[in-house]
Amino acid sequence: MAKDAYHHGDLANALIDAAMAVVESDGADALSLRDLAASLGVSRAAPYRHFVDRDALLAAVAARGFETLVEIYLAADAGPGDGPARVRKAMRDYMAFAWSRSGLHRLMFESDLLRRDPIPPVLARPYQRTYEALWRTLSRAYPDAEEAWLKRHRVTMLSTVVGFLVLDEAGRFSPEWASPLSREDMVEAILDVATGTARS
Amino acid sequence: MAKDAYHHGDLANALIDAAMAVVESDGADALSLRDLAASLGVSRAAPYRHFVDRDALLAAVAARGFETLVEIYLAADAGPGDGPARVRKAMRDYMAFAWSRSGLHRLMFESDLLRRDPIPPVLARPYQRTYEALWRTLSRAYPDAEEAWLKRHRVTMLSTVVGFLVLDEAGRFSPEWASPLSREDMVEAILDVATGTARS
DNA sequence: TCTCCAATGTTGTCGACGCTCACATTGCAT
DNA sequence: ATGCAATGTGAGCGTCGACAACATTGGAGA
Repeated sequence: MAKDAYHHGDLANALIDAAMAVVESDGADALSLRDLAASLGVSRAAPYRHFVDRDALLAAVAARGFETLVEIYLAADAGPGDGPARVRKAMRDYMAFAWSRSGLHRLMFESDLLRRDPIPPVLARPYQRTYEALWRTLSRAYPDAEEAWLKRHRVTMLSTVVGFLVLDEAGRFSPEWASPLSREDMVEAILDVATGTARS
Repeated sequence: MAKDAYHHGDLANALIDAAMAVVESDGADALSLRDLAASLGVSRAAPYRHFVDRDALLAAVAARGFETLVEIYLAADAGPGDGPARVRKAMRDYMAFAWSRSGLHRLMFESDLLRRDPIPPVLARPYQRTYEALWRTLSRAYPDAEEAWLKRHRVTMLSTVVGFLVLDEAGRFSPEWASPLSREDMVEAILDVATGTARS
C-alpha cells in the first residue's frame, strides 16, 4: 500500500496486460493510451516512461502472442502421433488459438508492426522463435525431404491456414456463403490442403 | 472556371480519387480527411456533405477495388484455355492486382469495413459481384463437380491465395527466409496448391 | 424571367488523442 | 545518510474526426 502512492510497482507489465485485454476484446485500433493509464490509476504521461510510443506497447502485446504460439507449436511437436499427424495438430491448434483470440491474432498478422524496418526489437526474437519451432516440427516430420520441398511446403501450408483465418475473421465464411459446408468441414478441408493430404 | 469559386463540381469522385491515391501509396491509416480537403482546395467540412464519415469514404474506395477485381475475374473467364487454366489465370491475375496495389488490397481484405453489420451499402454489391464472378469461373471450369466439392474448393483456393498475399505483404517471405525459392517458385507453388494441381 | 429551395461549401468549435516538457517523488546504491 | 537514476505528474501543443450554424449557388417551377 505504501508504494502505491506514487510508484506503481510494475507498470510496464500492467500496461501490457491491460492492453492485451483491450486488443482481444475490441481490437488494436480501439487501444487508447489515455484510457489505459486512467484504468490503471496513473497519469497520462506515465506509460511513456515504459514504452516510447503506442506502437511499442502494441509490439509488446504482439510479442506475447508469438510466445504463446511458440508454446503451441512445441506442444504439438512433443505430442503423440507420427510426424505428419503432429504437423496437422500444430496447424489445428494454431487455428484454435487464432479463433479464441482473434483481436490478438489480427494484431500479430495484419498490423504494420512486422512491416517496419527494422522490426521492433521486442518482437524480433519471439517472431523468429515461432518460425523456428514450426520449422523444427516440419523437418522432423519429413526427415528425408529436400530443403526446397520443405520450404515450399512451409510457404503453402502457412498461406492456406493464415488465409482461411484472415477470411474467416473478416466474416467471409458465413453459413449461407459456405452452405452446405459446416465450419468443421471447412477446417478439415483446409487442414487437408495445408498438410498436403487433400483428396482429389 | 466560374463554378469553381464555390461549388467544386464533382467533389465526391474527386475525394474518392484522391483517397485512392493515399490508400495505395501510404495505406488507409494514413488517410486524413482534413489533408484530403486541403489538397482539393476545399474546406475541412466539405467532405462530410458527400460521406457521412471517414469510413464511408474508405468504403467507397474499397468498392472500386472490388469492381476492379470483378473485371479481372471476368476477363480471365473470357480468356483462352480450358476451365482449370482459366481458374489459374484468374488467381494469377488477382495476385498481380494485389501486388501492384497492396494498400488497396489491404483495405479490401484486412480492414474492419466488411466486418460491420450491416456491410456498408456501397460495398455490398461490388463485394457480392466479386464472388459471383469467381463462382461462375469455378463452376464453368468444373461443370460436373458436386456443389459441396465446388464450395470446398472455393474455400481452400481463396484461403491459399489470400494467405500468401497477406503474409507476403507483411514481409514474411523475404529472400533469406524463402531461400532457395525465388518469388516465382513460390507463386507457382501457391497456384499449384490453390488450384489443386500440386505435385506431391 | 424571377424566385425560392435543395444541394453544396465555409467558419467556428468541441472533445479525444498521441506525444513532449519541466518538475516532483521515490527507492536504491554508495 | 545521501545523491542519483528511475518513475510518476500536470500542463500544454498540434492533429484529427465530427458537428452546428451560416453562406453561396444553380436549377426547377411560377
